[in-house]
Amino acid sequence: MEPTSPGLMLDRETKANERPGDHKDELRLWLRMLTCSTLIETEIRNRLREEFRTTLPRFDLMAQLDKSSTGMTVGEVSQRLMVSNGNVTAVVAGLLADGLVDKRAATQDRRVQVLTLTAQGRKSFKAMAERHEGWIAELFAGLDQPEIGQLFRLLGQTKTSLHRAIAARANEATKGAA
Amino acid sequence: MEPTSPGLMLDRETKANERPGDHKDELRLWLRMLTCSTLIETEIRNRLREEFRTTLPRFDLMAQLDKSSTGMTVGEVSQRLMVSNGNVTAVVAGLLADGLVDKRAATQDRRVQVLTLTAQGRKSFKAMAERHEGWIAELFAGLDQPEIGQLFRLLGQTKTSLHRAIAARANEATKGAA
DNA sequence: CAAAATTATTTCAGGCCTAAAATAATTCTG
DNA sequence: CAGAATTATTTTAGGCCTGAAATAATTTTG
Repeated sequence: MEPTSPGLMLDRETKANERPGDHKDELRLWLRMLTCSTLIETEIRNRLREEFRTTLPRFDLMAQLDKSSTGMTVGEVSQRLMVSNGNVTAVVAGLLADGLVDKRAATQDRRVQVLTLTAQGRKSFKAMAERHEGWIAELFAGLDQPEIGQLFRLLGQTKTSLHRAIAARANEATKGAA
Repeated sequence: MEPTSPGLMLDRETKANERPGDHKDELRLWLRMLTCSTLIETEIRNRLREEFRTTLPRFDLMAQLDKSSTGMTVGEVSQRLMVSNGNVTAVVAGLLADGLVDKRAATQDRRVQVLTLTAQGRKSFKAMAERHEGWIAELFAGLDQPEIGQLFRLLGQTKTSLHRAIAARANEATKGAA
């Protein structure tokens, strides 16, 4: 394809420059990642429904509350789960109705609603979490420990890259609006 | 950190056997993967909305149709996108209303609905796809080419592992029902 | 060939999720 | 301290998504 006259040093660079506007590899990577996530998520949803008659959003919300002994506000939960406040309000409504979660206004700042698991909620979550961890292990059983570590590390870099790109874009938008 | 008394050979195995029922690494891996997927998906949703006044499900559906010159059935699309038939029906309804997609019963088998992009749909998709590819490249800009390749390969193994585990489970269920 | 089984799609009820507007409480500021 | 700005949450309107039931067309089978 190319004369290859000077040497090998630029191999990677020339390859990248062959098709300047081409980013098919990134696209294929993203589609594959999405496929993996979707497969896992769908399977976990199915198992939660079949074995525990519950849903993933409810499980995720309870998982957040389980990690905090003192309770969490609606805003904290929505940030952690990367969903809107309104969504947390709605999912919590269901958990309240089932007696799994407790909600009360903070005494000092009555705007804030503090959410905690009830005793029943903690017990229920414990049972689900144990099974859940097993399911995830089953799903990743085809990877050995070094591969898991490597994948974890690469996804860490990906996460950094994403935050960077998203922040850059947000900056652009702010600048434009000013 | 470790006594390292007998030798190095069993290092990995002893480590794995230390806590037999522990699968925290897999769990952490899954949560990190989910974070990455969610970040990308949310960002793409936002950009599609801001720049093209459209949604990700609509974009994804059009992407499938764009790949096929002869059109696709509702069932084929739902399989590819890993969503329910009913969902395809609903999203297609919106695209039909906007004149981006055409739907007609197949002549030989009138149960089957064949979906194709209209000329307007193809044109609209082309513009979005170009931008979309650029966005994905931006988001993954923090990874170099070898890292992208490695991540792609590891996710390939993950995908195989997932299919295997999901099929095994489905088998179990069938056996139980028989 | 007609009834039964299968296949493709749509409809339905209900939960998730969002952005934007509304509400409510607190803090800032003149 | 009162009005203004800020902060936390809820409400609302609307789209996505699912599983299960219903509908419609085709194929199988007795």
